[in-house]
Amino acid sequence: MRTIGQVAELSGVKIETIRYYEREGIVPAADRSANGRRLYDAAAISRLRFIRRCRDLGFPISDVRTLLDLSENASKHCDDVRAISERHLLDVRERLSDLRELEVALTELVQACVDAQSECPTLKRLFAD
Amino acid sequence: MRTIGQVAELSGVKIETIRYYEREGIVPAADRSANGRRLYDAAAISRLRFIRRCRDLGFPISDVRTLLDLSENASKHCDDVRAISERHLLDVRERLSDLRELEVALTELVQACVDAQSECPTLKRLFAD
DNA sequence: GATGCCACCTGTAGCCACTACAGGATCAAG
DNA sequence: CTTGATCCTGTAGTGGCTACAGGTGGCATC
Repeated sequence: MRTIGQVAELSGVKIETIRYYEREGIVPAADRSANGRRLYDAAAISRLRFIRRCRDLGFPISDVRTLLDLSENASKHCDDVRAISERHLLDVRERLSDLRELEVALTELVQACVDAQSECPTLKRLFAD
Repeated sequence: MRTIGQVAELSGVKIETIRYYEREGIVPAADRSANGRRLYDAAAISRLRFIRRCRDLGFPISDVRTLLDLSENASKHCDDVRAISERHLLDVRERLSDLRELEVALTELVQACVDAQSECPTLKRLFAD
């Protein structure tokens, strides 16, 4: 059994975040030592690492909850997992395309400024009717 | 002079958001009619439209404040505007590259699930040591 | 035994940029 | 005169943490 500090190290989830996950019921409450400190077993550490990976992949916490539920389940409904991942992937692709448009617009704006002779074209354009 | 509802329509900034901007001092307090309702002139509408465009381009409010200050200034420091835009553009490109990596990882994950025969490979992978 | 330091504890507030009420006042049209 | 749209203020909620205040417990050192 590990302390919260060790678990933070091992899972890559910060101490405060681990306590936050417990408070929010995203992970079950940890066991406690005689003096009230949290203690974690291997399964708890795996769970936190799983959450960190999901978060790194941009899954919202609500999805993480569902994925954790599915993973508890013996049958591990692969279809459900895939559906969640696919929906998230679509979301990521949408954000990508938004961001690409943004990049084009900003690049253009900055370029206009570089070429500027007189009044700042960026401000001018942003203020246009 | 227009009412807040008309201005929301014209500028594309929602009524609540306009009030929020005023509360936060992002825009100056609007004039008021005899019965206490906000009234806006053309300049106020331009300012709100400017803010909306900046926000659409992903500039944080702190940048918008600075850009508004610069635009008030007669000399309209083009260099400063460009510097802010360039920094923001770098930020956008960084997010783009993060998101692209994410897309690759997610696509791979989902594909593994499609090809799966037995245990859900997505869950398996996310739970791996 | 005192001191210092570290890791841990709880509880609360702050972050960003809104958004969503609740509860009330006033306006314009029929 | 009534209806419904629009406006007002003030406060709380969103997501997902992060930071801080103020305290406890345990161990090593002097």
